[in-house]
Amino acid sequence: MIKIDMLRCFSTVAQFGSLMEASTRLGRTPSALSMSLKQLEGHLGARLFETERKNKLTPLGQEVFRIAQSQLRQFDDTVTSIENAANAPQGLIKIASIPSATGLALPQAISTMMEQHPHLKVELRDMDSAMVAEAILHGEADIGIASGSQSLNGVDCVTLFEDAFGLLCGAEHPLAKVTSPPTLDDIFSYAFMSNNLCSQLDLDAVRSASEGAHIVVHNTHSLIAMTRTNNWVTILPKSVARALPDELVFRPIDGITQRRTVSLLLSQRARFPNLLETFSNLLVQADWT
Amino acid sequence: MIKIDMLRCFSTVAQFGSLMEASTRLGRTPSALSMSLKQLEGHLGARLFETERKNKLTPLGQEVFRIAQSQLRQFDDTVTSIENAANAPQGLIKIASIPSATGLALPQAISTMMEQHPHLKVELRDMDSAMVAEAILHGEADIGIASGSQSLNGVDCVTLFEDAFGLLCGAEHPLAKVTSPPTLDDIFSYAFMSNNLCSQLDLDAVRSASEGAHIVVHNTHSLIAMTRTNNWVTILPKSVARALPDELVFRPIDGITQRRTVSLLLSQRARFPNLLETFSNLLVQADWT
DNA sequence: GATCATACTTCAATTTTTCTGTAATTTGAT
DNA sequence: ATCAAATTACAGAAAAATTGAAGTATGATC
Repeated sequence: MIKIDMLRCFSTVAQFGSLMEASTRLGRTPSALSMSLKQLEGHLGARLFETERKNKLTPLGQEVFRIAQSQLRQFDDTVTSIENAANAPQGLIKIASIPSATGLALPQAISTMMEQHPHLKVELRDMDSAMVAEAILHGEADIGIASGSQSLNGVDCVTLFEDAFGLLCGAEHPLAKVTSPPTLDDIFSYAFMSNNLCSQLDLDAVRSASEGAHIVVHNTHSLIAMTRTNNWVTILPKSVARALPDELVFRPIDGITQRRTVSLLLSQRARFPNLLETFSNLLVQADWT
Repeated sequence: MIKIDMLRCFSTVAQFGSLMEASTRLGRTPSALSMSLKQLEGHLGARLFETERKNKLTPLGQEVFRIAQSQLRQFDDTVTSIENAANAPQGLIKIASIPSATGLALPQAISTMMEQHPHLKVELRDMDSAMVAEAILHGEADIGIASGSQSLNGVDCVTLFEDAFGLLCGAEHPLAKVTSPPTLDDIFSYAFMSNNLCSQLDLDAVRSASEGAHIVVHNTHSLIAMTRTNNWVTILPKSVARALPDELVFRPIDGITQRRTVSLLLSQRARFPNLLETFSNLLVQADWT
């Protein structure tokens, strides 16, 4: 029978490439770990490590390592969630939000909320819009912030704010120096990085440029690092491009009127409906610009 | 320390509302379960059941039940995946696919593949397009079928087929009886059901009708059941509407030229690249219409 | 509201599993 | 080839889970 502890043991040993290192990390003796590993390999009927020194994984070992890592993260999350739920008899709000909103009015709203309700516990998770919707449907979150306006069963949806798309480029990039706002054609004549957010723009020109892009960057920090080199440019919603370092410039784009709407999703089956209502009012009234 | 077994115990007892029933189901004695529950409640510092008879959960209990259920499903999945990986030293292909492709050439291709490679193991999962992409990126799948053409790091993408959108309605519905193909306006003058797939149509008219729709149906079987009443109609890609019962009709829509492209996604870091290539050739050459 | 059958809890003994510490063996690097 | 470090084996110890029997609460029925 495979147990969480076996996976944790394997995972740690795989990570450090040594029983000893892993054993101090886990607070067990090397022999205990060795036996756990032996048991796991026995159960699977295959080796997980190439050599007896545990510093090289077999292909199967790599596969199991990947699976185990993700299971462990997930399990630890579960435990935290359960413990949060238990330690919050006075109120708990589970928030799921897209990363860009986490950088806006959300922290202020949470802080105000916690002042007013000293016993309130808050659980906050970043994810993309589709996962926010899923999380609320599955009861993993009570309230969510996502882009687009979704109509889901048992979920209320209000628009929070709208967001214009624009160009992100380095301050030394040619597009930063043109006086009038650049057009899409101007932009696509330079090396263009695609990202998850610009695919929300329903324009064929953007879609084909995204597909033709040689680089797709999935996370904002990388995007900023890449842009800083002045070699690439990208298109983003404005709220994502806040608090930029000096070497970066965000500019409107000539001919783009489409905006991204960001909405508040409210579960109708939350455990603390009153708190949720207070909180949602705070969010709706907050300054999101 | 919370363990999987504790969650399984709690979950089963919560499900059956009785220690005895759960105990036979799990093959343990009632007292063992009782002690496990006591330990869990002790760890959380709160009650999970309203009374000592285990047939009523506290609000916290309900929350923990939901979390535990999903964790258990996830954990069992993990175990299966690991065991699959270990039991397939000769070859394993992990497929992630949108449900509509599962009903098309995929079964045939898998069957051909397994004839040619008697030791081959296959893992097949249904999910929506976004999750297919995620699964491949995370190494949970080697090959995927998804709508749209995504460009992802370390993933090859080829178009498999294209799919026209059309109207799905009951055979007795007025729209089934008009001679010429109905327009969008015709359709939206009747009660319209929204679904996840029609949101892939980039048309404002469809978007606003979806948002205004009083019903959103997330799964094809329900969609068919609803349509059969002749009270509602919906818009779908053609391949989803195959093998319809007689009482249903699928019709082209006047003025809709946009098609849904369905693509094959291939991980470049699969464990058995040769098998994957053979399989992907099969899929590309298959008859998808 | 008293009674009864059923279901849950507790307790101590037992079994199973897991962990430790030392000694012996293996391994990879020099 | 040799050595130092790391891993395994083994047996005893500790911890945890399980059991069965006895006690106690519950709610259904009259």
